[in-house]
Amino acid sequence: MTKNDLLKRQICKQLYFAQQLSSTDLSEKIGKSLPITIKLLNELIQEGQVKELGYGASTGGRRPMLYALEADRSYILAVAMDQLYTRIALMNMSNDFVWPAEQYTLPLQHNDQALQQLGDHLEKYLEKDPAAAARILGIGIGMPGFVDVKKGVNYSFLKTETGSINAYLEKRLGVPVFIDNDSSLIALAELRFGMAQNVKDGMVINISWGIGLGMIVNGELFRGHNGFAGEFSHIPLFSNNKMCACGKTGCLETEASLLVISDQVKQGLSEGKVSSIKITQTDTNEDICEKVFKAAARGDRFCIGILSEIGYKIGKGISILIHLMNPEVILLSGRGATAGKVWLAPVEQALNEHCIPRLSFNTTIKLSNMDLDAEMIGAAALVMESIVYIPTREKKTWPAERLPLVSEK
Amino acid sequence: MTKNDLLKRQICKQLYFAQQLSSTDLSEKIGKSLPITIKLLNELIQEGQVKELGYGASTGGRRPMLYALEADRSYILAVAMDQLYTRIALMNMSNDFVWPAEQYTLPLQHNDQALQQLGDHLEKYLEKDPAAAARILGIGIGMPGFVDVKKGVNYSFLKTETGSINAYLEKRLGVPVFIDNDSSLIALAELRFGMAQNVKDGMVINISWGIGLGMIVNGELFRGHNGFAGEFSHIPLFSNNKMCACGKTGCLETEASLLVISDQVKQGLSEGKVSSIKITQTDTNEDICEKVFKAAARGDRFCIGILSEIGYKIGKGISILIHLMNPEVILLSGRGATAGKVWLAPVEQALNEHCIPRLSFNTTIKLSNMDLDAEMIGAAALVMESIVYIPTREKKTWPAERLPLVSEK
DNA sequence: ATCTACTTTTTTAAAATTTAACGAAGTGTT
DNA sequence: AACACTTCGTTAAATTTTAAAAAAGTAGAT
Repeated sequence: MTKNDLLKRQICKQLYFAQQLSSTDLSEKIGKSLPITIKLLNELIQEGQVKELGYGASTGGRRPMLYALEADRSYILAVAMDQLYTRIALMNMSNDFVWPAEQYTLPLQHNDQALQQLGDHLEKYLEKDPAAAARILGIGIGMPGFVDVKKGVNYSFLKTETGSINAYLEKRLGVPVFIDNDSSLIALAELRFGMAQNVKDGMVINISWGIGLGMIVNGELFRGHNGFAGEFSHIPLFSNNKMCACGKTGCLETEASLLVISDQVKQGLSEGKVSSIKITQTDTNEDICEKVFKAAARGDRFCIGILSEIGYKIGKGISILIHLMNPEVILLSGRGATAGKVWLAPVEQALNEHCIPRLSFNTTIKLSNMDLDAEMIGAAALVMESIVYIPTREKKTWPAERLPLVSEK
Repeated sequence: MTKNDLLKRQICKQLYFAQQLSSTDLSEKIGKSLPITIKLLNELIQEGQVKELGYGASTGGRRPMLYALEADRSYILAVAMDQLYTRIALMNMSNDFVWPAEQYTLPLQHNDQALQQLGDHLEKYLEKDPAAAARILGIGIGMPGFVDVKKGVNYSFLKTETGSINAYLEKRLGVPVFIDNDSSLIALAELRFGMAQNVKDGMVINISWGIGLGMIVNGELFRGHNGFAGEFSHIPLFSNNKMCACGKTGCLETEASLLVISDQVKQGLSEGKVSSIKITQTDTNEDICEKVFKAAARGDRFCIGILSEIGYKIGKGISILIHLMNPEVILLSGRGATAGKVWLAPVEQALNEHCIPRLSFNTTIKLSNMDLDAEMIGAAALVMESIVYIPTREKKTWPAERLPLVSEK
């Protein structure tokens, strides 16, 4: 791969994240001069990867020509896994779903076949349309657990005999593969396309079956020395003697998570607490949480009470984050954020009690407006972020033929 | 200031931090080609700022010429403040003390005159030798409290009527001034010259009258959105109802700090606990801690017990840091670190109990080998780190004439 | 309404920088 | 001691950047 090809990938990356840019903007973003940038842009247009979008609004002078990616020249396969389900979607350069997302049951716990099954699902998903599959630049996968991004290993799930998850899937599918922790990808989605855009120091809380954390430091995702940074769920915050899945007691997770909500609802209703919601034996934890969120939005006291208590405890954890990181934004995101504004008051209340005012004063708590697709958008973004760095790779037999993002020589 | 002058400052900065470098090393560090680097080096030698050091050892080929700064061409004024005392020292480019450090009594609390008094001391210190003073590149000051580095304001102490601490002192002394939090500067000293050299992700704990924290992220000091990051002392870690100076309860500081050690010693001895140490009415907290450290090193059970208990609590706080930041190194530094290895066992014990093993396994706890000068070395490093970015400034009348680091046009 | 002064974008030509090739200086193995 | 291989430093060719100028607009004043 020549130096110019690398720069072209940089341009494509920038256009992907910004949707549209002028030549001046691009020149600044890739750190090259305008003559070079324009030369490369013209080559990319010749190759059919980039298109001119027409003239943009003037900012007090000559109007700039805007450039954008050809949305359907290249695709990304985005995968979002949780402990039970795996969702797969094919996305284009405009973050649209080319095919609708499909959900498969794929339990990760105590499952030696998980990685193989994931490979099966991916192959089957792509077999539908080899022509489209051939345009895939890479596969991005978000998953729970301790993920070492560099090594391509997950120490909690999807264990591999030898080598990395990436290597296994790349061999089967012939396309570059990138994996990361689910909370990190949600943070990445928020950083690039959501409410954390242009944030330099921010914390994205993933309210889910645990309380995940994706950290934004200096405008980039922060992963720590081994990629394990942001293990928010298991900080020793309470003296409650409640046993956590991790083997310790007092973890934030034992007192705050969607699982705890579900448990408390069952407990409360069985004790005869008054509420507008009803749950049946067949309701999953997912169903119960859905009901609680809706009821809370309607004003159901019982549900609001439960969410408030959980929110306060999350807020206590956040106060630690604020003391240590002094972030400009705390963004509540993930499955639980769909409950909406109910979280804000109890979290702020906890900050008032546990934060030095000067610190909490400089941090704003926000609520994500992304839905459950955040993780998949993050997975796609991971591919586009990472793909710039990968070296030329030997050609694989499957899929039939892959269209390179830039001409490889 | 021309572009070349900026590059020359970069070269000087690199030489300051590395002591000596070959032209190839320098070329890589400043990101410029060898021909340019060598041209600039020759200019710097002409100007008398840099000297050739002779040929270095071969690494399998031709031996490289090594370059170093002329140690006494330029000086830095380093200042380390705590709540009671302020130490000042003039340092050269080899981190040697040109004049011995001097200590002044300068209480910060409830002292409206503090900033003015600091200015008086600095002026008096420099009046001794105007010729040397004229060589000062900048003044670096470490101080406790909430320091906003960018604005040059300390929200806890040294309040200014209008404008910044920097502006006030620069006006009086005619030299660029840089301020930062004391714990940040200790971390900077460890990062550039101490045991955190080349560390990408590390936490430097400043065991002092509170428990400070300087964070190293991506190989640079991390300050957060407003410069307040690392407020370790006041995270809500205990449910102890002990009132903290910050107004809240349960802060780490209420259970662990040198002040707590001093209190516990007094309490224990008055209760008749057996120990080899004796304290008198005139002993300051500083004196008591000194005695405790020495006694613990001798094997005094009482003192070891106190330090162990405090160490365990600091360790509990560190376990939170490890969960969130996944650092490669935790470095115990600051005044309290002089107690030595006594800290290690209780800290490790706390990690065993409060950390997920995979996380603590990847982090090593180290003990600083820097003495109390760390903060001043950090203050000097701050000046050298920052001075590259400052624009040309109008000439000041005092001191007589300042030799610029590179020729300003 | 139109002229003038000031912006910003894009192109072109001059200046500066980088790259690459080569000679110099050393190491280590046969 | 010769040969292969390494790194360092210099010179000349190739590329990139910078700066100047042209092109295309905006906005305010007459």
